[in-house]
Amino acid sequence: MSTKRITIYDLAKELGLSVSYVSKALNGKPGVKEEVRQAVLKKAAEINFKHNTQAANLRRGSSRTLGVIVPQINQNFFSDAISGIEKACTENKHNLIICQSHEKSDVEETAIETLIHQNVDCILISLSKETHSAKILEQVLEHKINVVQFDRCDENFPGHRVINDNEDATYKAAKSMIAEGYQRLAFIGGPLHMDLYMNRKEGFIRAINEAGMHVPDHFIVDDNISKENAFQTAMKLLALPEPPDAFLAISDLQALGIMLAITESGLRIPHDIGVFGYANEPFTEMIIPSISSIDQNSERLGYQAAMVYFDHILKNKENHEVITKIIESDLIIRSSSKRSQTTVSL
Amino acid sequence: MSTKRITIYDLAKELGLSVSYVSKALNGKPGVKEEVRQAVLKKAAEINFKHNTQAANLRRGSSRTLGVIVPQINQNFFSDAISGIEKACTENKHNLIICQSHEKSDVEETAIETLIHQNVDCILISLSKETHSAKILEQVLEHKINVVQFDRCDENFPGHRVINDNEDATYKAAKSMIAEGYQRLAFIGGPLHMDLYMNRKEGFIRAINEAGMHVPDHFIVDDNISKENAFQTAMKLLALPEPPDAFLAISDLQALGIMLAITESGLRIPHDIGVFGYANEPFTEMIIPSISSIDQNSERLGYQAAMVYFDHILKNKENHEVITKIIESDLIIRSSSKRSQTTVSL
DNA sequence: CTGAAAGCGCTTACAG
DNA sequence: CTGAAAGCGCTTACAG
Repeated sequence: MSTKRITIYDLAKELGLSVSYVSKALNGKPGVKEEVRQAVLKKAAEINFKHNTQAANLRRGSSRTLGVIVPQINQNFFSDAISGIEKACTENKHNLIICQSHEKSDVEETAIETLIHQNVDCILISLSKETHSAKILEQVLEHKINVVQFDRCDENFPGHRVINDNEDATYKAAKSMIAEGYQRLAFIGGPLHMDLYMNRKEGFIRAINEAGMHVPDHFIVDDNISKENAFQTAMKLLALPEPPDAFLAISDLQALGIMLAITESGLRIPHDIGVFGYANEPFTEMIIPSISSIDQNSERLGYQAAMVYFDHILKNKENHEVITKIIESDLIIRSSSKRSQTTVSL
Repeated sequence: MSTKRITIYDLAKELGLSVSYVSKALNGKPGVKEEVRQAVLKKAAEINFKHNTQAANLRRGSSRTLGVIVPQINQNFFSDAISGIEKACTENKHNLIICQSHEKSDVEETAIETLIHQNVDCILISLSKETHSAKILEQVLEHKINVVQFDRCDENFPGHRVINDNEDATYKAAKSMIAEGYQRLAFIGGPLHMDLYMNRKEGFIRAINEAGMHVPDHFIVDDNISKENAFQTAMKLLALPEPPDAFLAISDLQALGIMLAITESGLRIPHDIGVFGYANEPFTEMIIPSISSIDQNSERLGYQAAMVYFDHILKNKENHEVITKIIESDLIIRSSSKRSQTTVSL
C-alpha cells in the first residue's frame, strides 16, 4: 500500500545522471554545470521530489536543528523569545524543536533526553522554576551538543548565556518612582535561587541607597511570585501603621495582585500608592489604570540567544570563549506609577 | 576533534553481542532473554549511549514525529491547543515540531515544505488568515503524510478536522444576552471565507430569529477582526438614532475595542450596553468590567486533534473514514453582559 | 534465543 | 565536469 518515497535515485534515473552528481547539483555545490543544475531542479519539481532532511543529517553528522526548552509557551515572554529564535533559525536554514518543561525539572530532563535523541546541534534553555542546579546540562555537553542558556540561568553551570539587564531595569524603575515623589517603596520579589530575581532585588536596593532612603526590612519580600501571594503580602503591608506608598514587583501578575489589594484597601492608584510591574505583558495596557512595566525585548533576546550558536559556536569551533550577552530592557511608564499627572484611559 | 558518537556498535562490542540482538533488546522486542535485556540497558547507561532516533526513523520509514502549524503561538488559544497536542504526543511517544505561519500563506507553505522534508508522519494545521484555499494540503497528502485540520479549516479540503461548536456557542451567547433583557443586539464578525466565522454569525442569527427579534442589516458587520476595526464600527453604530444595546463579538480583542467605544460614548457597561467576547483570553477577567466570553477548551481541542492521528489514522490504516470531532465550548458569563446584577471587581 | 546481511536516503572523499 | 563506492546509525527480514 505505502507508495515508496521519491528519492534522489529516482531523480538520477530520470535524468540519466549519477546519484552523487544529482546530490551536488541539488545542494548547489561547485563543479556542476549551471544548465545541469537547472535541469535537475526542474525535474525535481516535476516528479515532486522532496529532499529527505533526516537522511542527509544522518550522513552529514549534524541535524541542522536546534532545540529550545522553556517553562511554558503560553507566557508572552517565552512565546516572543521563541519567535526570535525561530527567526534566527529560518535565516540560517535550521529547524527548531520546541519543548515545554511546565516548570518541572523531571519534565525538563525528559525534554533534554528527547532533544539528544533527536540529535539536535544545540539546546537553548530557560530553566524551570524547580531547577535548582542544572547538572543535567553537563550530560548534554558530553554528547557534544552545545548549550545556550537564556533568561533563567544557573550561574553554577558555566556556559553561554543571554539575559536581560535585570539589575539595571529595577534600578531604573525604582528611580522613576522616586522621581514621581513616592517615598516609601516596597519590593515584592521572586525566589532568590534564581539569579535574575536576585539581580532585580539588588537593582531596587541600589536605587534606594543612592537616593539616601531607608527601607524597612519587612518592605522587601522575596519568593512571592504568584498573583495571590503578592495580593496577601500587599494587604498585610497596607494594614501597617506606616504602610508603603509604592510597590515594585518582578512580574505583572504580582503587580495585578498588588493593585487588587490597594483597591480593596480603599486606596487609589497611582494617587495614594504607585505600582510597577515587570515583563510588559499585553494586559498591562488593557486594564485601568494601565500598569507601568519593564519591556524585556524578549523577541530580540531569543534571537540573540540563537545567534550565539550561529555567529559564534558554529563559526569558530576552536575558539572556546564563553559568551554572555545582555539585552537591554525598556522602562514603560504608564498610569500606575505616574503620580504627577493622572490620566485614565481604557 | 569531534569525538564520535557512541553507537549501538560500541554497545554490542562491549557486551560481546551482535548489533541486531542489541537493537532488539533495546527496543523491547520479543525473543530476547530478560537478563540480557537488563544487561544491555545497564551497559547502555554506563557508557552513556543515546539512541539516535533519526537513524532509526530513516530505517523504519516513519519519523514518529508530528508537525503542527498555527498562525501564532503567542495567542492563548493556540498555545493552549499546542499544550494539548504535546500531551498526546508524549503519551504516544512521538515528537512534535511546532511552526508558525504568522498569518501568511507563503510562510505557511514554507512550514509545510519543512515538515515534509523532516518526514513527519502527520501535520496538524490551523490555517492562516490569508489562506483562502488549502490546495497546498493536497501536496502533503501526495507525500503520504496525513493531515488533520483544527479550528480554522478549509471546508473545500476534505479531511479530518477538529473544531468547536461555533454555531452553538454564539447561539447560546446571544440567547443569554436576550435573557438579560438586551433588545437590540449587534454582531461584529470576522471574514466569511473562514467557516468558523460564518458559523458564529449563523448562531447569532438563529438566536435572534428564535426570539422573534428583528435585527437591522447594519447591525451585522463582517470582517471586522481587529480591536481598532471593532472600535470604529461600534462608534458608528452607537452614534445612530437607534443604536444597539448589546454587542456580540467573535474575539475578545474586538470586545475590548467595543468597550472602549462604549466608554468613549459616555455609556455604561453593562447597564446601558452589554458586551460578549469570544475565546476567553486571560485578560477578559482582569479588566473592569470583566468580559463575558466563550471558553473554547482549546487544550482539549488540541489533544483531540492529535488523537485523531493516534487513535484513528495510526491504528486502522485501511479504514479511510473521515473524522470530524466537535469540541464543546463553554459560556463564561461575567460582568460585561450581566445587566440584571452588576458586580464590579478587579 | 542469537547473528549476518541488507538497506533506509542521503553526502563525501576519491578517482577520472 | 561527472561517477562509483563507502558509510552515517539504526532495524528488519531471514537463517540458524
